[in-house]
Amino acid sequence: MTHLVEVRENLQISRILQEIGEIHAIRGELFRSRAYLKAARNILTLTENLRQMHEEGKLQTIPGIGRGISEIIEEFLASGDVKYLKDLRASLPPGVHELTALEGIGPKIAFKLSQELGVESIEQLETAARTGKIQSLKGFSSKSEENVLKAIERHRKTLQHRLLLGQVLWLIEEIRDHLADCRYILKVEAAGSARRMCETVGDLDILVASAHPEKAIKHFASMPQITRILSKGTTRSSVVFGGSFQVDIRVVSAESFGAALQYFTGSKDHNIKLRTLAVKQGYKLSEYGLFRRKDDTKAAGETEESVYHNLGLPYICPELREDRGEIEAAVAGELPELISLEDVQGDLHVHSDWSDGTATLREIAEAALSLGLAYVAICDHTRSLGIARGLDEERLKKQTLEIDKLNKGFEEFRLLKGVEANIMSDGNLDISNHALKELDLVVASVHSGFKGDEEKLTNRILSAINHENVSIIGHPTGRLIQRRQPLPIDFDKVFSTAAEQNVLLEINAFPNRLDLNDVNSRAAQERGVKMAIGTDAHAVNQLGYLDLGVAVARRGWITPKNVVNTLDVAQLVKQLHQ
DNA sequence: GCCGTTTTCGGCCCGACTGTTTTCAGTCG
Repeated sequence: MTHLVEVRENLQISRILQEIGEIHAIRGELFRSRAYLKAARNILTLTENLRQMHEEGKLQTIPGIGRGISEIIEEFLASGDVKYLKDLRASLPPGVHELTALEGIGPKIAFKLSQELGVESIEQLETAARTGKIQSLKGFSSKSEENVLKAIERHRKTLQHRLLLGQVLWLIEEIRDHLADCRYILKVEAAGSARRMCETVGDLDILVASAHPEKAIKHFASMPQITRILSKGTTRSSVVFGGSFQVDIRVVSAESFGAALQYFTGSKDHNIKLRTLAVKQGYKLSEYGLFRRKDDTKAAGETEESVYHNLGLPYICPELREDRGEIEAAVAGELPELISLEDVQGDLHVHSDWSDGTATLREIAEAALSLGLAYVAICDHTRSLGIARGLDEERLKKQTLEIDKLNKGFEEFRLLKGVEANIMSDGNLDISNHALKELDLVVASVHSGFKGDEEKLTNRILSAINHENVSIIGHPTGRLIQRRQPLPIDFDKVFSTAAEQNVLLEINAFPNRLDLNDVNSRAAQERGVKMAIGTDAHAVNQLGYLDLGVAVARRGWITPKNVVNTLDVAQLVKQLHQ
């Protein structure tokens, strides 16, 4: 059994539990449904594989997995099939499950459409709506028909239109700039998955404090980038930017801003757990505030801090709010001290115009200085990446001389001499050891040959880790968000070898990489692996991606001491040559 | 179906919006 198959098994099992949960929701078994959906989500964030955990008898140590669900997992692992799911599927009329994927269509309506119109798929529903069959049903109108068609249209679009976090952060800045001009708006914060710094964002929630909600909404809706207004009420509005990306704005009073921000930031699972905790303490928590149940008086709400503190908790930062143990850690006073952008002294992966970057070495240094960085590692591609004008030994030597010369002109800044060497399919690097020995650091990355099996790909990474001159493994899984799946590598072996060899794993901060991701970097830290953040910038304005790398690290519970970018240049060079 | 410093049984977050509801059910986040 290869690791690749096992990783796929985790995904398959998660999907099975997801489907069981969705069917239970349709059947009205809401609590049971939630239990399955939660187990499905938790499995998605595992770095261990379920088959191995099953063999070690550890399935029920996963939160949300008890006797019933572990039996389903075991059945799947043994037979590749789950009879319970088959029976559940058969218990629903065909198409009902599919229809509930549409916005505004839940179980009740899906059943009705299925029973009375015989609709068995989204396509058939579209036909029924277009031919006026839906409005003939009792309780439906032409308005319902329009809404169904809109929901179908949006369903087809949203399958592809999640934006990368980096793109969303720029959009938030544009919106902030625009809202800053409105004197009725007191505060603006992006909430939702964008505030939690999730790697992609499906729609953006903007929260505004104002005593004049209608004026605030009117001002927002006047943004020229808005291509469609979906709804515009007195305290909220939904609009579309650039033809496909939905932004919701909500206006609340300044007194409730903190509670509303807490609520709209989520995640859903975090909020449910927090509200349950509130109930146990005799409170009721909603987007309006924290209220004492006995007399309905308000205990907190103006700030998020006040909400957490009144529940006896330290402030939990948005990046941690995924119900991955943060509330339990907060209760125990064991929240990690997270790395922040201020801790980061330099960027450990930047390309110049010596390969496929656009900026000169001097331009990079000047841009980094203006960002307050103390060092930047120049890591251009090596020769096998012909398309990127990769360096050979001779040009690399020339580049290092140039860097030495430039460094003499800086007092509190240094360009580090590095390279991003290519890990070839046999695990060797495409540049000689004697050239690498002269450098401050060597990033080694896979750029081709993604198709191999797990054993071969893992061995490729392992031989790079074991290479005498390699300091950092660049974008370790090679994934491109929404474009290319991660390499099927055996993290267990990669983590233990990296820790043993003192080789760093990169948190690549380029917006469509974010690799290692949050879950993997957390697992790496637990295994004693240290990490390096690199923007992989190919232009000076991309040095700003450092904040995305920090965001991944924070979501991964990473502390400053496990990221070498927090070291000053002298400590860093020493660490790299250990 | 899961889970436990109220509980191994009996809970499981909370409120807004939408439509055609004339006092509320369904859906959503």
